[in-house]
Amino acid sequence: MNISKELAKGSTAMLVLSVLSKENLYGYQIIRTVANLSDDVFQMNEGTLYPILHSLEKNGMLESYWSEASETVRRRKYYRITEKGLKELAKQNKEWKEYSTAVSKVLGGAAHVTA
Amino acid sequence: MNISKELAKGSTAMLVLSVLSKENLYGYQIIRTVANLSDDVFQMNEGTLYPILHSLEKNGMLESYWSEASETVRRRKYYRITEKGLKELAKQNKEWKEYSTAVSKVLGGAAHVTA
DNA sequence: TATCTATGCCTCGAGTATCTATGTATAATA
DNA sequence: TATTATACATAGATACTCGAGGCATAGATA
Repeated sequence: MNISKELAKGSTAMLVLSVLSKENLYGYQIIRTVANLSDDVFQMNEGTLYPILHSLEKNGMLESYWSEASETVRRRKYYRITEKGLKELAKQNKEWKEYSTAVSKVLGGAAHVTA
Repeated sequence: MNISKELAKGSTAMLVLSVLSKENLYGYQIIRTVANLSDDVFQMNEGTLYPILHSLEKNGMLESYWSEASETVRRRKYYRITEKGLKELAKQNKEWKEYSTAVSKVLGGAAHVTA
């Protein structure tokens, strides 16, 4: 991460599940995808991502499979979201909405919406 | 806290600074004010708040003073935000906007705005 | 040729934030 | 009398992320 570090805690797994809900990706690619989508606001460290991926797989949210290496492309470990993972994503998405709405209210109206 | 716990990490100090930027409050009152403003989404524990208040005071963001006890009201420790605290609040406010905007983008558009 | 950068997987110790539990004390309520 | 609300505070446990490091290969650069 980069921005304010502590702010991002707790949302990283949701971001990972979110990008995997659109397509199967491998670890390194997840980092770049999240960075691109967020205009480089989120720059995840590998030391952050890999433990999260392992944890999500262990808990049945993700499944992984290795791609075959070719002459130009080495082996990559792809992740696929499961039904359980999709449900978890929906739940976290809902919590995120509640949370961000609540923060806006405390900050005084639609503070983070304007400007 | 209550909601998703981990999501709230990093934003608590900002919420405290925010309510104190409007009026001076004592600890117990801060908990109730934040709960009210957020429609009970944020239910801070005392064990969370007091260390944050001490830390913010130590870092010059807040100043404190004791109210005199009367027959009906006991002593309360009030907190007042400093100039430095106001600047810090503005900074964190900006970071919050960047962060929440980035999350929305990764989640796929204005996910947390709609519905 | 040697070194650096990018890719791609991984682990571990440290730091930080919050939680739960606990402690102290008083006043009001059931 | 016992519980709840008020009001301050600390301490140990837990959870998430970071920074640093390790391993390996390919391509670019010096």
